[in-house]
Amino acid sequence: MATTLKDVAARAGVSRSAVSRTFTDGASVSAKMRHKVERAARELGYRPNALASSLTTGRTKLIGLVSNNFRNPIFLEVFDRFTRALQDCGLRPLLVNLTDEPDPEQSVRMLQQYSVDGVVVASSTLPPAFADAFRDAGVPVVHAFGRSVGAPPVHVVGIDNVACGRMAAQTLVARGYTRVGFLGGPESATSTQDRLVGFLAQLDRHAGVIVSQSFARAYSFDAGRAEMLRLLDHGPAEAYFCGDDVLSIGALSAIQSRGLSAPEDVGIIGLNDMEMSGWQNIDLTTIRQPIAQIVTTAVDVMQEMLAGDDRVPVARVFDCEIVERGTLRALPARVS
Amino acid sequence: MATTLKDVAARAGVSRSAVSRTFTDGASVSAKMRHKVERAARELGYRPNALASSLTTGRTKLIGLVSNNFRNPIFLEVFDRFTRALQDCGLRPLLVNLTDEPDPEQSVRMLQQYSVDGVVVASSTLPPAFADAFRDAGVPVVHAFGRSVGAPPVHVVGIDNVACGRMAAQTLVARGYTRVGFLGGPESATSTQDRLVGFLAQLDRHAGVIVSQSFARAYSFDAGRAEMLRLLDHGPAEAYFCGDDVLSIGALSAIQSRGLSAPEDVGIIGLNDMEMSGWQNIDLTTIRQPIAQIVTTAVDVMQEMLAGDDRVPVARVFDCEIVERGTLRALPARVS
DNA sequence: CCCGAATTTGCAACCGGTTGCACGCATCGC
DNA sequence: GCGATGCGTGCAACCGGTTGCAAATTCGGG
Repeated sequence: MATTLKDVAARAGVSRSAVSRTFTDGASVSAKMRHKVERAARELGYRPNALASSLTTGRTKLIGLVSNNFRNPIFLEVFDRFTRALQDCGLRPLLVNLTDEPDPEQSVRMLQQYSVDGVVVASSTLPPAFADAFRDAGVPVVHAFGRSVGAPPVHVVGIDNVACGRMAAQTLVARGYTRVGFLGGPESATSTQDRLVGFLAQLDRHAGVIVSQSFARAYSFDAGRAEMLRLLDHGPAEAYFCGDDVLSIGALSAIQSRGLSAPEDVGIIGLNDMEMSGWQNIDLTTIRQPIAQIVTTAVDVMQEMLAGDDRVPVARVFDCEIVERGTLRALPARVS
Repeated sequence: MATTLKDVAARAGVSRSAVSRTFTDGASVSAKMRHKVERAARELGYRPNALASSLTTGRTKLIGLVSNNFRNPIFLEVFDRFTRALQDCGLRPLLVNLTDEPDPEQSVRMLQQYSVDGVVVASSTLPPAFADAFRDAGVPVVHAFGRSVGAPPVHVVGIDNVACGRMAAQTLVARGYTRVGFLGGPESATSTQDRLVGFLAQLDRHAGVIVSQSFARAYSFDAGRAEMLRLLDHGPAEAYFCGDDVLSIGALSAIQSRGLSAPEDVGIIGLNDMEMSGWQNIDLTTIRQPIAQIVTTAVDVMQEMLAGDDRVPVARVFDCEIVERGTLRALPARVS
């Protein structure tokens, strides 16, 4: 059995409160007392039980890290960054995998049982109902990669997907494509919807451009490949804006296996700029999403909320940028 | 503030113990009492506080999921499977990112503070000292992807890396390669060491084969690419057994960027068979590691340990198999 | 050296549950 | 009708800490 506060108190010949106080900063303890206690604690290898103290303090420093995206390689980076950022400020991520979990209540219940101090939702495909359910349960929530509308129901940190859609459209138009397509992720994802809106809105300004749209059933290689194979059989567009990089890579695979190539036969632009998009054998032109900034900001926001700062939820939006690689034709030379 | 046991007891007009008992199975409660309590609990939206009960029961159902591998895409699948398997048996993964954490004591302390019921170490590169430290602290440990020796210090679930090395060697020899190389992961990783041992041992039986070895500084695309670029400048072998798939893909990228190709100029065989190794634009010949089996077995072992079954640690070893794709030359036609 | 203020310390109650024990009550056999 | 049996329930102590309060100690100033 682990040594407890009582053991240390007995050994040091002081009261339990004295021991408790030496381990909670901000409490008044004399130097002599502190030394006695620390020595006893050291000798016994005492570690305060964080869970027991949470009972009275009401803080566990446990943060639910909730996602349904365990297929998209970009999320390994997301988890890496989140776990480290949380650890760096003394918080502990309780990982919750919501794949195949349709019921928000279920997870709210679970996280409440463990009295998490807050919840970080990391997903662009999880229905907003989940984040809302956590908020309704009175738990501080930050939704990373969520929909950034004017007055969001919970704090959101992410990108402006509508703007990304516009950026993609603009990029394609600038390269002279006149028959373009939107190959989105799941139609139910807010990210998909917003990107499509932006994409169409921007193209609306260019009369001559013909646009089509379709959706993959998931953000995955297989889904992207399957959808692109289908498109290739039915008179494909000249270039596609794909929902994300992994979808794009699936699409590229489909293109290659039909004996075609990008950008010669079909152009592709993705979104995310995951590490492997830069790999030589992929070399995907894409829109870079500033993952690192989003994660650190999300953790900052969470810390502020934990500090009791409960202002009205706000969307923090970061800019994306085009990463030019080899799957779109070059910009036409500028005629001065 | 959340509703507590006391609130429910008051509402139902019964004692606190009665409420507690209706929520712990195996306790004797009359049907009438149970109904009264359940109704009150429902009306108040009561959820027992798992952390408070852990104080007396000594079980938190929290499992430390410890890894230092947040760069290798295969680990996203590992985390996906682990989180789901743990969730399915009522356990909660507390994710610990050990990247850049050299001190086992540090993490032991942290996990002890949260009184985790057990620890799953998921890594083939983490020094065994970590798993040992958890065991020494009296915490049940399972090391997934660890070194499978005869009498391991902790329960291990994984593959026989020596056998994999032999399998790789055999595969290369059978295809007629006579100058082969080992392009390992970090030399300090037990997996690297064991694979090399098996690789060399098997090649020892084939007199004519010349073998070289080198190591990448990490299991990463960049490290694989850098190391292969170096090798290509110094008279490369005909084929390489790479430490893992992501390293292999880096190596393939290096080969391509030198204007060469696999398997024509250099053969590559990897290890893991991660999803993207099967993607058309990669098409890597590799050795498949049965991730799903390893994970479910690791969780089973953990459950047994939690049930109090503390037999002597044993290594559970699963077989690997060759996945033939396009980065090794074909087997010579069999002359009958 | 004495008094009041400031600082330390211990007591005891509490956080939200669990559980050993004893008591009350209904049931059973005779 | 009686005692033996057993189930269901509440009391109270406990898990490992924290914290308000008051007593005890230290300190400074006159």
